[in-house]
Amino acid sequence: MSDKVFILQADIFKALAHPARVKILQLLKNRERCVCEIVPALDMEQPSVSRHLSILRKEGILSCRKDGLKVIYWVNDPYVFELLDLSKEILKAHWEKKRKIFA
Amino acid sequence: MSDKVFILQADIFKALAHPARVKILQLLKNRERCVCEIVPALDMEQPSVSRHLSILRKEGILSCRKDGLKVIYWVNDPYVFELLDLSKEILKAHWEKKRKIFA
DNA sequence: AAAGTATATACATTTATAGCTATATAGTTA
DNA sequence: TAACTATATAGCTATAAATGTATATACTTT
Repeated sequence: MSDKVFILQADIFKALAHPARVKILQLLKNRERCVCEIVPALDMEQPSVSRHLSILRKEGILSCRKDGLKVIYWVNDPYVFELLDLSKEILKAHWEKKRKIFA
Repeated sequence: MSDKVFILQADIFKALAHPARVKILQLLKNRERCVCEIVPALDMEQPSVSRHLSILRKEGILSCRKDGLKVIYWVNDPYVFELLDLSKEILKAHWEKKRKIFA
């Protein structure tokens, strides 16, 4: 397989490699949301949230549209939620493994 | 959901967020391998490869054992391959989307 | 035990990320 | 059009990640 693919795959993982960005995606799981809803959910300043949104947008994971003064974001591709779910499964598997070691 | 979970999920994605580490996992898809097989496949110095292996090991994604002078690495949890496969699906979906725009 | 081999770690350097404050932009309302 | 609101960008600083060279460690062979 071409090394180019590894770079592109790594780019996707990079986009998800921050707790704030994971949380943003979680917030967008059931419905699109205005930035004004996302900012208060994330314990950081508005410009920082905006940067995280732009990272996810640049990677093609989110899209947005303007609605008056507000900007609405949503997840482009439901596959992303499968990535998030899988990462949780992996955590569970790790915990289970450790539990067995100490049991 | 607790923010702690987002941190742990992000940690997993961080571990995968480098082309060399994606490629290492790809190499370990079908069988365990000696470091001496992994190094020549990755266009970088042996100590750099060793660091990437240790990042994946620290995150619990890889395990290793010594076999004489050699060290054999393998993937702990097949879920990780599903993450890699999904990331490829996401790439395909992006390409397909762009293709349609220009069609 | 000395020399050799495979892998890991330490150190120094460079580059990339992330966060904050300040400011710009785009749209709205008075 | 002036003031206001929501969001994005710029500039700076601090922290983290990645890489290469040099060196240490662990094991093997002679």
